[in-house]
Amino acid sequence: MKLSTKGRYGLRAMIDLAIHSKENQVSIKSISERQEISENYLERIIALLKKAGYVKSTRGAQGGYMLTKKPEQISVGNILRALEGDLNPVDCSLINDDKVCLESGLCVTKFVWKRISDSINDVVDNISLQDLVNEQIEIDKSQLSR
Amino acid sequence: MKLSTKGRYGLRAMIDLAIHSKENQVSIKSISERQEISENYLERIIALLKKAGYVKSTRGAQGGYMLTKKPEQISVGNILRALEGDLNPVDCSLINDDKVCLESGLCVTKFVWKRISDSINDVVDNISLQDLVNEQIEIDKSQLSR
DNA sequence: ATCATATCCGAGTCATTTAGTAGGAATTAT
DNA sequence: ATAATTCCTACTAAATGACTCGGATATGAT
Repeated sequence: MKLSTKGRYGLRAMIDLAIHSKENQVSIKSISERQEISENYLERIIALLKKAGYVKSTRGAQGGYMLTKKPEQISVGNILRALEGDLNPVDCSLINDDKVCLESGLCVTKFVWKRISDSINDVVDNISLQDLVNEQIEIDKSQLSR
Repeated sequence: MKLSTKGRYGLRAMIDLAIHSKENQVSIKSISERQEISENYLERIIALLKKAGYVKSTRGAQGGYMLTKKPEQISVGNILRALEGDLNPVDCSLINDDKVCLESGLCVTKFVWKRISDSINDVVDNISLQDLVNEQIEIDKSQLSR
């Protein structure tokens, strides 16, 4: 019941992009340095985010990545689902369906999985990238004043 | 971000025990047959539940397993945590701590992980084994009347 | 006592997934 | 041209997940 590094690194990369790609393209290399994630691996992760439409790229020198939308318009749920797949605790095709599973014994547990799933999605869909950027700014402030 | 078979099978086994171990000991074999889970594997899973104190056993002929408490007193959270470990989406020692992570970049995401974690635990701690038994009874009824 | 029925328990296996690496092709600003 | 950059395919090592096996131990019934 854990997120993989894709989800964890990817969210950090997106926060990084939200902070640094306001005007300029941001290269993998610079994200990699700030976030201490290997360039190669980060590249793969950002490719997924690009494919999902949250990031756009420019190739060649001075190229790099930018967000396609404002950080307010991208939720943590968007990011995590792009990287991790659905956030359901089980693979059950009927989880969002009122049908009763064939095996009635399996069926009861479905209610549990659905409630877990709903609660996770509710949390991540109600945190925007901007919320995290704001948190980050607060943290940076409090670190400075010490 | 998935539960393993331990959690899924284990929850079904516990529901089975809640229904069938009211008077008699219930053998691995009989749970295995009803739930279609291999005896060997089920044995390992129930060992975990026993270790966690939710199940007790009697060895030898006519032996088997029983719940140690009433189904009302065992939550789905108790069961899942016994089988899966904590239900946090990341391994972060500071997740339940107000400390700031050393790497400030990592820290912001911690708020996300904590909120996910809290919401999952809130859901599973508020569903008791008895709730699921009741659901099961309802399902069985509606299946009968078709 | 013996035997069938159970749990207990350590070890081993096989497949899948995770978490990357490596290396080169394609693109573009300077 | 060249340096910087994304893009893309293939590969690998380690960890995890999902089991199986076989034998030891315990116990009620005959």
